[in-house]
Parts: sequence; C-alpha cells; structure tokens
Amino acid sequence: MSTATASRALSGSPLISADTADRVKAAAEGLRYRSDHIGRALRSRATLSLGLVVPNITNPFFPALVQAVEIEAKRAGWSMLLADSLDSVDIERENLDLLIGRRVDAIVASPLHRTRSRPALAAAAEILPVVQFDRHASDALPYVGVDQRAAMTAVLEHVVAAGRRRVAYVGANTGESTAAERLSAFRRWAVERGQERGHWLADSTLEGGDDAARRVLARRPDVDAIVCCNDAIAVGVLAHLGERGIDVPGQVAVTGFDDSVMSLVCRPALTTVAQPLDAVAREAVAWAQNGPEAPTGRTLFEARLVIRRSTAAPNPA
Amino acid sequence: MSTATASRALSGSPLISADTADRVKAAAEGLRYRSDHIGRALRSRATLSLGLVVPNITNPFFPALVQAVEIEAKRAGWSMLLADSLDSVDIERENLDLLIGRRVDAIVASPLHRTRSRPALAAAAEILPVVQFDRHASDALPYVGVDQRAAMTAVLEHVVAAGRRRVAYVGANTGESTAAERLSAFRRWAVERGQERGHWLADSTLEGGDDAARRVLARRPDVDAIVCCNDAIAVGVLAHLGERGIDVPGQVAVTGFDDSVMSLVCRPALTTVAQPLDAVAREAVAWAQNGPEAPTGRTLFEARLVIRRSTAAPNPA
DNA sequence: ATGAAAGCGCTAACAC
DNA sequence: GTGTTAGCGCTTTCAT
Repeated sequence: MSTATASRALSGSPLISADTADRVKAAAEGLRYRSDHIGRALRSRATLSLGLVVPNITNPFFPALVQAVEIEAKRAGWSMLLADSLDSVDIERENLDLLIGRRVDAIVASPLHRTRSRPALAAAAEILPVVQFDRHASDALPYVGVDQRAAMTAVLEHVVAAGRRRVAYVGANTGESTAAERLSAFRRWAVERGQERGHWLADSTLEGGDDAARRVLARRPDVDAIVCCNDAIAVGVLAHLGERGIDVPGQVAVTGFDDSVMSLVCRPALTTVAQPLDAVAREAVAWAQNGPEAPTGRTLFEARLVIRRSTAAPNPA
Repeated sequence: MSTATASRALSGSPLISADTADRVKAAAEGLRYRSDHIGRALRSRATLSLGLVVPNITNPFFPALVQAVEIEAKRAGWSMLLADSLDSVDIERENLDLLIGRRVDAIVASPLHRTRSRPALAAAAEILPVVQFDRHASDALPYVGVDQRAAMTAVLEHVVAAGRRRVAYVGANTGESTAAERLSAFRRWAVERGQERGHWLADSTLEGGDDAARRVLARRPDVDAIVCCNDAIAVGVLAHLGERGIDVPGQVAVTGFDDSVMSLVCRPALTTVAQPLDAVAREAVAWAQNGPEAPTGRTLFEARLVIRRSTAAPNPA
C-alpha cells in the first residue's frame, strides 16, 4: 500500500474505501504511528499554531485571557506559542519577529503601547493575519475587546448613584489604549455631568496607587470617591486611605477595574469591572483562523460591573 | 551560487571564504531572507522548542514561573509552547501527547498529581527529555524545585519564635506533591516539638480557607497560629477570622506560602514563602536542553521566608 | 571553497 | 479508490 493511501486514510479523505481506511487506522494504532507535524507543516504550508503576544503575563489580568485563548485555539486543533513582551516595545517587536520565523499561522497580540507598538504590528500584519485583543495600536488591524468607555461610564454612574458627589479619577499609563480610553471616558462624563475634571496619573502598582491617593487628598481633601483605572492602583489607594484612617466606603468610595484576584482579596473588597474573557478569546481566535481574508474591523463586547463593598452607600455621618 | 553555499554562509560554517560569506549575508539582508524554521526542523530533527505544562495558569503562583521559563528558553534560542492542564489529569495527558506530536525537543512540566500524573509523564519521557518542576510525580525523572520541607519548617519555627504556642495547620489537596511535602513537614515538626499534630485540609480557594478556619476554631478555640499550605487558603482564613472579630496578628497569627500578590494585598499582609523562580526556571531549562543524556536527579533550591504583619508578636493582652 | 544531489515526512497533483 | 511522483526549504554528505 502506498504512503499516499495511508495519508488519505488517516486524514479522513472521502476518496478512500471504508475498508482500507479501517485497516490503515488499525495498523497505525498497532505501530503507535503519529504523523509528523513538521513534515506536514512543510508540505501543507500551515503549522496549525497561533502566536499569542501579551504585554506581561505577571499582570494579573492576563493569565485568564491566556488560558481562554489556549482553550479556543485547542478547540480548533491549533497550538499556542506564548510570547511575553515584559512591558518592553523592543521585546514585543522581537517577539513578533520570532513568531513569524516560527511560521505561526496567525498572531493574536495585546499591543503594549497604542502608538509605539504600531510599526512592528503593521510589519507583522504584512506577512500573516494579526488580531489585536484587549489593547490596540492600529485601526488598520482587527481588534477584539470590551467597550472600555461604556464600562468606565457605568462605573462612574454607579458611584454617583451610590450617593457620591466629589469624584476623583486616577488613571494609568496612557500609552496603553485601555487606560487612555478609560481616562477619556471619565473626562467626557465629567464634562457632561458638570463634574470637576481633575484627574491624576499613577503607575499600575500598589505604590503608584498609594502615591496617587496622597496627591488626590492633598488637592481635594473633600473627595468622596476615587475611581481607578485598574485594580492594582485601587488597592494601593485603599492601602493609603487605610493608613490615613480614612474609612472606605464610609468616607470615600473606591473602584478598580479588571476583576483580578486582588479586588476580591483586599478589604474592603473592591467594586470592579469584569470582562467576558471567553467571548473575547473566542472571537480573537476566530478572526485569526479566518486567515488573510479577515476584514479589518472591531468587535466590542460589553463588560460587567461587579459591585462590592468598597462602593456601599456612605455612612450617614 | 548554490543553496549549499548560502546555507553554509548563513550558519557561519568555517568551510567558506570570508568574501563569499559577506556577499551572502548582504544579499540575505537585502532580500529580507529569513531561514524557514520548518524546513530546518525537518532536516535537522530539532525544533528548538520547549513544551511547558502547567497545572493551571490562573493559579497565581504560575505566571511568574511561566515568564521565567520563557525568558530562559529564549536566552538559549528556544521558543515555548504553553499547555495548560486546567487541573485535569486527562487534559494533562492530552497536553503531553500534543506537545510530543508537535515535536518539541523537551518538556518541562509541573505535574498536577503526585501519583495520577505519573503514567503520562513516564510515557512522554520514553520519547523525549522530561523535566519536572515545582511539583513532581516520578522519582525516575529529573526534578527542579525548592525544598518544601525546609521552607515549611522555617515557617513553623518563625511562628514559634514569634511567641505562638498552639499552632494549627491547614493543608491543601495532598495530590499535589508540594502540599503533601508541606503537610509532612508539619507533622514531623509537631512530633519533634511535642506539638499537637492535628491538621485540617482545605480547597486552595478563599472559600476553602474560610471553611477550614471555621473547623479549626470549632475544635481548637484557643489556637494562636494558623499555618496554611498556600496564600489562597491563608487569605480565606484571614477573611473568616475577620468576620468573627478575631484580631490578626493580635490573637491569631496566620501564614501563607507562595508570595503571591494576594499575600501582599490582604490585610494584615501575610507572612509567606518566596521561591527563587528564576533559578528554578534556569535549572529546569538547562536540564531540558541537555537532552536525553540528562541524568535523573533532583535539584533543590532554598526558599525565602517573607515576614509580614500577620505574624507580628501577639498583643500583650 | 564550492557545487550537485539526496532526503528529512508529508500531501497534492496527476495518472490509472 | 489507489499508486506514482514531485516537491515543500533546509542541511549535509560527497565529489570536485
């Protein structure tokens, strides 16, 4: 029997008799034959693998997303090569190059920086399908994520509905598209609501939040809500308020964003925003697999407000 | 010029004139030539890639380890295929199979279960080098991790040195080798110290810790220290004690393990154990790259006790 | 120092 | 429905 027949039998080609197919499969079983992925990839020009580029896997937002992408990729018979950019645009560029060199069939990337990541992403997209997820850097490439502006606006509306009137916003590095959009949502909302538009920027760390809280209080000692760009900052804010003896939520409400484990573990637990990671991952992988025909476009999902103790109604005092 | 000459020039073969080598490199540059990884892999029988199998990437202990492994792999010119077992031994077996099918050159795995993961791991090790890290399931395969028993003993000694006398231990699922070793360290220590040996088991979640704390208090209301197998459980214990109005560290000291972000964020911050992830990753990747000649053996690193507020000396009251 | 040719394992194209 | 053949891109003999 020829190798071609065997190949057809194992790949479930219709051009083969059921009998032969069965015999081949039985023999393959007996010999513990496993088709060689490399040979197949060389011949078929497809590696059935996906490159996933994340800004930094130790950012607690990403592990769940990585897991979701891997599950979706596997569902389609693809494997995932993970590349962590360690928050460096240079490493991100190297990662894209490396994945292209590895002949992945498509790349799903969360670009580090909304402008500085663009050239490398665009260069990669000349060679293979590139889908942006969570963050974006180029309007010319497909993007899958959640509607950051709507989510942040929902947080702000919630805080006001809970009786707060003097809201301060602490944003993160606006190089990240998500952070930029959340800040822009705050500013628009503040204008529409006739609220004070002042905002503060912080590193996305506990120390960054701690320091930002100090600056907020110095400038607006009467603040009754601090809305933060993400959970890490919010937890730092919480720590600072705790040290100063300021009660949360009694005197000041605090909110985070991302629904990371931190928001659940800190005291009081943080009101935050949860993203539909499975849906985002599924859509991103689907885009990637549609190959070069994938039209440019955005798919936005709706995030969900997770209300916890940190925004409970203030003490009557 | 023949393809052979070009290949030699680019791979830096000595059998070539400097002049030709330069011309080839210049031409390659101009044409943006990048050698095809698949063709090379087919010919050379090496994919320069490493499979990494983790129990569950959303377990906050693993992201930093994944990052460390990827950095080390990249340093050696290898890429990393990540496979997440979602805490299922069946998926873990599939993952090993899948990585073998992808022709990775070696696998680094943290086995889910100290006995049930063994068959699949052993089968994989027949085909390619397999290194266990953090957790282990087979004495016949190399292992790199930290000395769990020494670390847990250090925690216990620290708690006693801080003036605690009635220590309860809350362990995790002992299917994990690390959890089994930490529990065994506690039991040995309790015997040697003439301490009460009672211990409780819990799921490695906040709810698990909460429930375990309830059971501990029901049985030993006079407990003055609760030593936990990991941070997740410890944070749950902390939450339960908080609800009951029991002061930490005033009345009860609590400890975690893993130095995850949770241990830093919760209040009071948790005394915990930090592992030298970079060293573990470097060693694991080195074992993997030494290929089939790697002798069986264990490399144990020393963990570091991180002392925080949750084990401060008790109130004089 | 260079070229010619073979072949890694697979599948697509073509013949029958 | 099955066999034959070619060739994916590379490296490595072997010959010159």
